[in-house]
Amino acid sequence: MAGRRRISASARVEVASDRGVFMISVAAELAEMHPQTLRMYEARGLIEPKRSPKGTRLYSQRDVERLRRIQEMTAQMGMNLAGVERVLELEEQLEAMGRRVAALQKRADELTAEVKRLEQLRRELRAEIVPYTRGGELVRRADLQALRFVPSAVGRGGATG
Amino acid sequence: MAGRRRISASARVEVASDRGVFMISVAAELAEMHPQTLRMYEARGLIEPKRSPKGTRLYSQRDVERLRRIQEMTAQMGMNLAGVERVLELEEQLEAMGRRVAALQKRADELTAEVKRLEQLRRELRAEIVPYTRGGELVRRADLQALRFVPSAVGRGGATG
DNA sequence: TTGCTCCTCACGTCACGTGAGGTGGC
DNA sequence: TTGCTCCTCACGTCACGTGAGGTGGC
Repeated sequence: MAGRRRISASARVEVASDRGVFMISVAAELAEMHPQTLRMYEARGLIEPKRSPKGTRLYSQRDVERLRRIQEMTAQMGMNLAGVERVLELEEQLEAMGRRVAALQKRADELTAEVKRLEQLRRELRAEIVPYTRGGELVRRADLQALRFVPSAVGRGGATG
Repeated sequence: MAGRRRISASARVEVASDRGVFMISVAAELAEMHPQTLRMYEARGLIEPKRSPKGTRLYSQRDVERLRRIQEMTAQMGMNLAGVERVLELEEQLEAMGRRVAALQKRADELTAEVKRLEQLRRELRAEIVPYTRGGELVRRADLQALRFVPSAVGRGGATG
């Protein structure tokens, strides 16, 4: 949305989504429900609005969204409240699982990249020691020590480091 | 279970879990439901038993299990059929997600092991080339080729491969 | 005073389960 | 014939939504 801070006809107030701000008549209208229905849902534990010091129910943005979801399940899908309760539970579990899948996927991707990097490093190292293996035999550490390699000998054969 | 093939009082018949074997009266008894209720569930699309050539419903093991799950949701949890339908859907999704999490977890474990293996290999390779770097300078590929290494020279210095 | 809030009680509606009633084939 | 199957129709119950009725504070 544009102009969140602009003073104009469309200026908006920023409110934390879990702060109780709507009294029951407003929340009911926003959720397209009867106020009495909201009281009933609360009695059944489906929703828990905050209360003002005087005891008036105060519904948050999040509460209203939940109410709309419940409204959808009851009015359009024809579910009863026992079902709504269970479905909300399962949907939460699904969301949590989704987050876990995303995290695992990310970790797998990172590990795959690391494997590729290490394999590339290894190829490069192997390229370095190719001349020794090409002669037909591997030269072991003990043999190399036994050689007592003299730097001046290199110069005789060709280029020097 | 013991003695699956033994001929005894507890001998059992092996049946594919999705093969229709129970007529409605038996399925209803197994699921603790009224036969008419089973017909109703079928009309609503909650369950689809096979049919015999004569048109008699034949419920599978899996069908009966599903019926028991439905029975649990309606009788004990008080859900209506719209809710049951949705919950069964969500539970299937959750199971699929669970399998996916398990697969990803396995892959991540395998990749972790591979990374460890490659890192170990690298450490070993590095140990191999220590004698050369110890001398104070690295020997480059071009220099090694220039050496024109003679195998017999190794024997003179010490152990031979 | 008006219009909101709070609450409890009660009624109408609708979904669901089950029984009745009538048919047909081992 | 008995007991199952198939089907449709109808009724009882119960959950849910909503309205009524009475209270209290801006």
